[in-house]
Amino acid sequence: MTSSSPPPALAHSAGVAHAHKGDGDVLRCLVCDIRNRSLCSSMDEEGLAALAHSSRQLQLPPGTTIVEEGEPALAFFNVTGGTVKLFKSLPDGRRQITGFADAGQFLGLSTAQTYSFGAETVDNVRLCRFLRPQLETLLSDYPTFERRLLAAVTDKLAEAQEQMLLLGRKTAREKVATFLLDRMRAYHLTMGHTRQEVENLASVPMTRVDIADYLGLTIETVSRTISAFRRSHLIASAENHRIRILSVATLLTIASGQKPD
Amino acid sequence: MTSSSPPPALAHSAGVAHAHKGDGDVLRCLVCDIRNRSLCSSMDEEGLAALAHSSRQLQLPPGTTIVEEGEPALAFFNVTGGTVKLFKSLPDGRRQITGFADAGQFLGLSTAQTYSFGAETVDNVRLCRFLRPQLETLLSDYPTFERRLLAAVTDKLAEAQEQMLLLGRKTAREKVATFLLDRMRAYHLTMGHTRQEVENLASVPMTRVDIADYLGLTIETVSRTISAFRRSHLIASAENHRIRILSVATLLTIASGQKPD
DNA sequence: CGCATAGTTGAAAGTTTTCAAAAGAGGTGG
DNA sequence: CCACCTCTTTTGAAAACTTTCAACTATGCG
Repeated sequence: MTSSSPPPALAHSAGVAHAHKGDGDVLRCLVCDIRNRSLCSSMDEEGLAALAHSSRQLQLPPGTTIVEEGEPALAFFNVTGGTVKLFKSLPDGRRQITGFADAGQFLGLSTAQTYSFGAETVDNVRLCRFLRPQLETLLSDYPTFERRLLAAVTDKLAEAQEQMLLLGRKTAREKVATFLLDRMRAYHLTMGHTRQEVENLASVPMTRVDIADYLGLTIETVSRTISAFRRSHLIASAENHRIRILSVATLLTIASGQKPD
Repeated sequence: MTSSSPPPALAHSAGVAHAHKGDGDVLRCLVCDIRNRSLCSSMDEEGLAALAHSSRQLQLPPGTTIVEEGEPALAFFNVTGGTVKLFKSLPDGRRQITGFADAGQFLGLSTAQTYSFGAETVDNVRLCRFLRPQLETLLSDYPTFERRLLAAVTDKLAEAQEQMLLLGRKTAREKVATFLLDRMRAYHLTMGHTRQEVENLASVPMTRVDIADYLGLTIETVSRTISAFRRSHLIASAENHRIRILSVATLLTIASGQKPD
């Protein structure tokens, strides 16, 4: 709820306009440039064709609601481009962002009838949508795919535990340092190659509100902490919502709970 | 690290003494009283025999280390009795308990070579241990078991997200109220039948230190908050590390972020 | 060019933590 | 069976980190 445009309902409105029919191009998955970094890497050529048939590709603008808390859990998504935020809210509006899903990450898994979380695009997002029954079929037909999903969810759980440590036990300073390093890693991953120019850059497409809601802080504290890092020459601003990390080592020390200035 | 006895290394010492050979009694799983509430519910009779063959049953005293952060991830566990705490630590000793695994819950899943978390018994714990290769075999041989595990991990992830909301956005008061209600639900689940006498009782076998490390608070704040609830007659002490919840409705209101006293 | 939104900075307020000490609980041994 | 010791829990007061409230600056889009 931070973008200027009012969040459209779901893929039914904004997304479908750009949607490619699931059975339109069987090659879609075969030529997908991030498939090696996603669940789809578990598939052979036949499996990739099945994936293409089972899914629709959507292209969504910033601030679009993908999944609404409490709504029927009808679909599963694989992010192929951009960044999605996942969150949970309290009745009075307090919100916790539980994670950012960058390209190659999945979202929307649920054993309950309804989603227990919301999801919204941060920037321009491309994703593949699988309806529940189609996902179930894929899991049954392709054991390697199911095994890969199990591994992916297991990794997400480990990530969540790491975030719990951050939320429950780290100081504001430590939280922000951790966040910046995580964003640097995420950027390196989505860029694939760790090119010279990309090195030590962190992609931060989300607003201060989102960062605050992710770290369990207020926007003011986030802003102050980032300013302090900048003053200490630990980081510097870069073009296009990016931050250059000038001292990875120091930030690592801070993030892990040791004091250095 | 709350028990009086120094924590023994692992099953190798304390546990094995009480261990039952995996292939000792094929009936073990068949007669397990909590199997309907665990992963094992996905198994037919043949599968249950395979489970019994693949696992060892351990009986561990309070304060025993089950899994050590950073050690090779060699085994997977299913808790059949008692309560286990899972946690992550910072170098300076700060600790976050990421969850309590009661009877029927699993722990020890990892895609990495080493565990990214620690696990320790809270009280007397019974659990079934599966070595990695044996678990893999089970997953491959019994698709329903794998599907059930996927669902269980998915549920754990949803739980983790709920806990992130608590850690990042709830007040001390709201955190403790949520915790007490969760413990009441856990008690009802492990007791199976929601008998009259059991109603509104919460089982709290863990120390204040553990509660504090779970809620991202200090022991003093936890103690003060519980005392305040007691003074307000929202709760009352009961025998055997139990707490009687006198006003579930009020506690629910508080836990969900509304103000009531 | 100007309004609107996002981000920054300052000062006061507040919730939680830290420091300290007393009270309670559990276990051991005389 | 009670005394005693240790560990846990409770309670109080001061300190601290983060939040809240407020105002100002920067950035972006029509």
